Amino acid sequence: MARKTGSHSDITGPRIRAEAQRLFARHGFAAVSMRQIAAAVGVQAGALYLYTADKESLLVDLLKGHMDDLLAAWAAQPRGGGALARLERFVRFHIRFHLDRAEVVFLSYMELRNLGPENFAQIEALRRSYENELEAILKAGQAEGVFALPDTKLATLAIIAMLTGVNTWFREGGRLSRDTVEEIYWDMARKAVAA
Amino acid sequence: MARKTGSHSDITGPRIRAEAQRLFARHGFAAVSMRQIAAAVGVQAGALYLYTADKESLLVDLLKGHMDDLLAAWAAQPRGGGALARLERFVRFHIRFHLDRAEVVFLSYMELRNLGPENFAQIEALRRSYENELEAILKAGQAEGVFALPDTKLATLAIIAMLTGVNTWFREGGRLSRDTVEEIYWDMARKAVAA
DNA sequence: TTTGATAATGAACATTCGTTCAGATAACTT
DNA sequence: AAGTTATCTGAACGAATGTTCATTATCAAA
Repeated sequence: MARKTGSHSDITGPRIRAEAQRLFARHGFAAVSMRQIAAAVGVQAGALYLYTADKESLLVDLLKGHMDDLLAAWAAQPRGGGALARLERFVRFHIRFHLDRAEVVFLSYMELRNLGPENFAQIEALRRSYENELEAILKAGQAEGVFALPDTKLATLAIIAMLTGVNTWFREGGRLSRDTVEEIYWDMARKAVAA
Repeated sequence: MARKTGSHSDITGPRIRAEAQRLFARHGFAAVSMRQIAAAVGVQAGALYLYTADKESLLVDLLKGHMDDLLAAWAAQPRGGGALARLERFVRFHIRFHLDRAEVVFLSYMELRNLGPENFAQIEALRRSYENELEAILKAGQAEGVFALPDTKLATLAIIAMLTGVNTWFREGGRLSRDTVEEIYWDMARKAVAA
């Protein structure tokens, strides 16, 4: 046997990335073998190398793709209004976007250390530019007098950590709906930065 | 060669745990081999099995030991006062304790999935009992009327996520001292739960 | 229908992995 | 000083690792 009936790179490529994401998130990058990914896709290990240079590239593609999606989705959000309205948009957007992508979010926080220095720096820069979006809002609110913060950078990191923390406990169909969670976290975030 | 001069299980045992903690935190549990740990200690791989049943036990010991330390240290803190004073103690304690143990904290958040189900459940129970300490404070404050929270469980998780987030960016000798960080986070936490 | 590009196999590669164990040496006990 | 116990070595085990490659089957174009 060689090429399979109905096989197509437009299909196999995305499936490899999807299965890799799932397995990396579940067991960790180092704990997952190329053969496991191949088996999940329904293919032999050698075939993976038609789609990725090596194992690390597979991870880098997932992480970089995620950060690009995040920044693009945020850029597509409405932009006007005062600092308070913009902060509310950010909080709700962050929770929604991250809950929708629990697997790759998990990866982004856990597997950065498996990257080479150059890849690491690249992802880190993307993350910093996302953080800067929130910090700009906090600075604006500070200037408007609606926020009172001793340190906007720290507040940025504190809020993002708090919001991303939702991913560690939220379960679909649990006690609380996404909307309720959004509401409660927005309430806390608003008060935490309030003047 | 066999037994080394000056060798003692009181020395080698702790050193193995220390090096394992360092390496696991730096590269991830699955990415570190028993031979790497042994080399860091200055011993052959086989010698590790005088001190641990297998690789997973090494991880479990670190994680369980950390949670025990955490709960014991919190239990040793002063206990009286109103909810606000108790919350302040919790916030400052949490930041200090976690900053002092960055490596094992990192491990505790990253490597739970490398545990078997029974070990996982055990660690998870310890963590939940730590969370309950904070939730009790929030409930008391709610009853006193000094806190206003739609959901004390969510607020518990949100605050812990925010506080533990310090570990992801704090660097000794950086722009801010530990005391300043403690101060700023206490300010935000206080406001976030305020009535 | 023939032909060339595409997609996959499956075997092989040198390493490395966690773990075991008989044998050797140092430290402690008497 | 002799005997016992504690500590470690070094080699070995089979299994699994990431990656390469000659070969083959299918698809798309002529």
